[in-house]
Amino acid sequence: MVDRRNAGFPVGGGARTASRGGTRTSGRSGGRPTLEEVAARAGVGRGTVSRVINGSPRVSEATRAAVEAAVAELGYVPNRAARSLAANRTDAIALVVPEPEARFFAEPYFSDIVRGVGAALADTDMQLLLTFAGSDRERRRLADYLAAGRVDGVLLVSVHADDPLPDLLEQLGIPAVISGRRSAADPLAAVDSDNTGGARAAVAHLLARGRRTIATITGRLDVYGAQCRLDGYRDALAESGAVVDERLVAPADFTEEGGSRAMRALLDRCPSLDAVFAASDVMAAGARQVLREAGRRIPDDVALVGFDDSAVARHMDPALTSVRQPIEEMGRRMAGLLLQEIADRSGPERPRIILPTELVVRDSS
Amino acid sequence: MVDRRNAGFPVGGGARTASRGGTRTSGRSGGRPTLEEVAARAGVGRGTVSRVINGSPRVSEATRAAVEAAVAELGYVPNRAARSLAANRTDAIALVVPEPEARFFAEPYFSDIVRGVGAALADTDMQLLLTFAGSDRERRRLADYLAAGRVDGVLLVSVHADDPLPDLLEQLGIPAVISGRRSAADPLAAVDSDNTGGARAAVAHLLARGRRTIATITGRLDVYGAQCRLDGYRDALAESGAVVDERLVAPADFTEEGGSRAMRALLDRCPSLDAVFAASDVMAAGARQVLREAGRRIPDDVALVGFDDSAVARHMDPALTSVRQPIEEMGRRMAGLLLQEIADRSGPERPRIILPTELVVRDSS
DNA sequence: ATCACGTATGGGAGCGCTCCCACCGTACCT
DNA sequence: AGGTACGGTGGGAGCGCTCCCATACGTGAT
Repeated sequence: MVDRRNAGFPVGGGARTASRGGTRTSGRSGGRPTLEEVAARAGVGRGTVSRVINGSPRVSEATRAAVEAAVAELGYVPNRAARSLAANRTDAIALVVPEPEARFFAEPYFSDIVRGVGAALADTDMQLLLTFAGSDRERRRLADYLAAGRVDGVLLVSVHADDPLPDLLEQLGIPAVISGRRSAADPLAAVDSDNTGGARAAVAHLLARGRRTIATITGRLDVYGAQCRLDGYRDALAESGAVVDERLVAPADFTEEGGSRAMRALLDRCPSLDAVFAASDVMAAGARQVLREAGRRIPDDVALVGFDDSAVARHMDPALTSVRQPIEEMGRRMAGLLLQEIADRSGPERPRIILPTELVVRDSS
Repeated sequence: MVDRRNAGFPVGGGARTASRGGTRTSGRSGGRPTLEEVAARAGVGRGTVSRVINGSPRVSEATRAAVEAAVAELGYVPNRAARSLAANRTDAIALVVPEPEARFFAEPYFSDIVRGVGAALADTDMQLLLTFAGSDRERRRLADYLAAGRVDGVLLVSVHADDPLPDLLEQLGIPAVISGRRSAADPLAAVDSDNTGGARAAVAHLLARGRRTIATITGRLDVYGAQCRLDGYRDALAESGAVVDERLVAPADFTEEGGSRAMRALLDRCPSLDAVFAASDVMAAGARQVLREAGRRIPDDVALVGFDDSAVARHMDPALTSVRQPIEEMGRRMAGLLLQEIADRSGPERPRIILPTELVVRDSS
């Protein structure tokens, strides 16, 4: 339903901008060409041009060619505002980041998502709006914004368990796709990576390397993904026949500082641990620092595995073994799902996509 | 077509629910309220409501109050598309980043700019579109995009000397504000930091510390800012009555590697130097490396000062004295200038704002 | 030839706003 | 009193599209 692209039109040459300060009453022919002008040029009606532009099949080949020629000659580009107004849609979707701006820029996760989404939208006429909803004030604005119908759909990432946004979206009937669900039962379409499987693979790897006392540093457990990673850790241990010692589980919050704190607690409670699975690379970095200070060598004394396979992992010394999530792909899939849902807002069918993760083994384990 | 990443900053209004899937032929009252409905409710004409919404002064207090009440009761929010169409504007501006996406997310410079711009736009109805123009393909798209009049104005950052974008903008007559001009003679409104003053302060500081043989490593001199920093270096020396020994000036290119090379040349030509002012932190990092290898202690043997006050500076060992630029403030001012220029595209007046820099003294000097 | 049907096409009727012009009343002049 | 101004107001005329209903023109069946 989104439209097709036309070839670029020369900028330096003919393109004159809409009369800087000219009166609206001033004659035609000044500004950008309109549908009507294309129609006249092609010798057809307005409706037909519209059909061609929007890729309707009910146009004869000859007519289509004539229109396309006229479009190219005139350098016609549809007027977004007019289209939105007439069609009652905005051709824009929002990527909602329920975090303060600072974190958005700090975490590579978001930039990968943006890249993926951007790729999926690249040859679409859809605009991507980035909205931060870190503070209460921002969230209130966002709610108004959504209610005002300023976007055709919403992409939601990194949602906390107590976040009412998904419900609001559902209630407003705005198409939405979520990544990082609050639970397995979220009402929205979702794209996730296989957190459980990734964590299981990481821990299995540690076991295979002969580690016996494997601790874990978890993310905020009100984040579904963090919970899954913890489940994966438990699963792997259970599968190996080991009993999980709860003292080996240290909750943290996905920050480096939190990782350090958790590591200190772990070292305190179980000085004999010989491996740590951190639920994020950033937390692993915090843990590494503490291990260093405690004189533990990595990986000789303690093996360390992270999650995310971010730049942090590659640049750590020693390079960090980590679970890679196909984040860019997730962004792409989210956008695809959303586009589809916008085009056809039919049933209450809520697709769930789970993308596989991959363990990237490096020097730290 | 062009990728438009956008940071949207929604504006508040009363929240009202959207009607999903109502036929356009279906009766009124279903969807969001329109201007007309507000007018009816307030017992005034459409024009008057429009005037109130847009803050026109030619409305009586009583009428304004009545309209505002109606707006609140109905939860009216103007329809963006309709407004754009009628007013022939888009209420969107683009922040053009002539870099690949990756660099955008990597450099704190950009996030600070975005934060500043966002702040300035926060209680405006203006949307911020982020566009990357790293590749040739992207730039061509951008040109089409701009020519198609999809934004009311453009914010341009980090422009290279041979970049034709400013000229294109000027030619298209699109309001634009640039930061990091190509030269003092750029056609556009500009916001810059006081590169000259910052450099002068850095060198004066070195002089005050008793350093006598102060060298400098410059950035690419085809970048206006780099030239300014060199001027500042010269000024400070001249003010102190010293004669600038041209052998103490080593040109580089803003890279770490370039900084190293320049430092080597400097050491070679003037082994007796006791201080170095590098025109960027990154180059200072390169210089530091070479000084280390040459057995010079910092700051005991050679004092080192950088420029940018980036993370590099804070994390260097020893922590680098550097010149801080008020980047967020620059973003804010850029947005302000652009808004102003869009509102009143009158004269060819091109304001230039130069923001003060600040020397942050740390251990390296 | 006549009818029925399907396909391609033209163009009217808006979408919800801004602009602008005509108009009203009142205040202030002569 | 009549004239002139001007602040305040209502509403027509679009902005450039999409929708959808007519219409025109096939085609094959009757």
